[in-house]
Amino acid sequence: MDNLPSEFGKTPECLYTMTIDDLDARLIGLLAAEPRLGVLECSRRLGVARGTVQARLDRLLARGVITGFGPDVSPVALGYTVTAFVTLEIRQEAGHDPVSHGLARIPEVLEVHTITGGSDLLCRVVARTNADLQRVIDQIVDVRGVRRTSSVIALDTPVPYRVLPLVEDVPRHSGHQYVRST
Amino acid sequence: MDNLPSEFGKTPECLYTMTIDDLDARLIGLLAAEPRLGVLECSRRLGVARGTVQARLDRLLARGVITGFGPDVSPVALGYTVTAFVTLEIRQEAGHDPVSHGLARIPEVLEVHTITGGSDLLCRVVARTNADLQRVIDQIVDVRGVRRTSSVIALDTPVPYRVLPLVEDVPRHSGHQYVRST
DNA sequence: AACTCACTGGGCAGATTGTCCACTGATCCA
DNA sequence: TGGATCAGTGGACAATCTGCCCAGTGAGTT
Repeated sequence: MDNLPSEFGKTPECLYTMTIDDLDARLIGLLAAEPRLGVLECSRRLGVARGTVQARLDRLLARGVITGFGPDVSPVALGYTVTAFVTLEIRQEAGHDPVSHGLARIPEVLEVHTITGGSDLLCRVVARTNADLQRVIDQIVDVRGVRRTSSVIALDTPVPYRVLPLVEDVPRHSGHQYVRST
Repeated sequence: MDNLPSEFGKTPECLYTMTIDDLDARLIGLLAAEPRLGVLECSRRLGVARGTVQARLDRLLARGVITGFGPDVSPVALGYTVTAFVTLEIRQEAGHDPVSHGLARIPEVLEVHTITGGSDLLCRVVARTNADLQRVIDQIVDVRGVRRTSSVIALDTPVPYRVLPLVEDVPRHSGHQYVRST
């Protein structure tokens, strides 16, 4: 509906290699919906030749658009029902790296970002209970270089992590449409 | 090495169904490392019978420990190189739900949580450029019920999202060890 | 002692994979 | 305009894997 965002195309990365076909998007969507689907079955559902699907998949993997088909593990199902976002302030002298490494050694730390703004690091952590969260946070504070932390607990997740809408959006913006030739 | 955390076992959920075997953990790890691996190959690598792997997988899927094998898509590879965390304050009268629904309609919003603390919602968004991020944030602000937003940009991601350390940690804590019988 | 559960090792038909091939259109360029 | 290149088609092949069945064994429970 809306015209292309004016910034579109200003970054070289998104012009050349980083673009996706409508067929690519449909393929990804299909695989997302029914993950352990074979190449042959995909080709049938998409109405294209098997070789095409195979080639597309190879290309998507080679370009890094699809990074893998890892099993998606639910921390909740493992008993880690509490999710929190912890922002850290660190002692700048030490630098980010040693702190990140320290955090990486804590299994409950699922993700770490360096960020702009008042804090230095943002990490997502899980725990079995609120009390258990305290234990995890204590471990975080114990990491050398961490000065102080501040946590917010995620009460609910109305929109769980997803990429599909994005995938389906790209071909639209790029004007790429796959047309079956025969 | 360390004794069980004192809180462990206080939550009923983590006692009964929510536990994982050492074999389960190795299976998940194996699949994570080489995702499109067949059941047969897994059984070979793990040194167990094919039926066992098949049964374990079915069980992990049925219990929701493994939620799927979706293709992992990299937003960066699609040109969305900017990641930001946006916290929202909403007009409480409206409630969270309508806002979440509004946010869900924006493809660049990858994830939404309701949170404790000064703000009401936390969401992860991506954009093609910093300027493009402004466009996305504008869309967020336009969602009915959103009062104000505050964003931090993720400069780097020293620890990308991962669950494996957690998976490998569970059997240790539960004292479950898989021992091959024959 | 009987039972249940999980795992083993084997066998089977049918489907899928990886990998070839020749052929067709579309696009690009000298 | 002719030639080259690229992506896709449709078909073929042997090798492999899948889903499903079975009987037997060991461990833990009741």
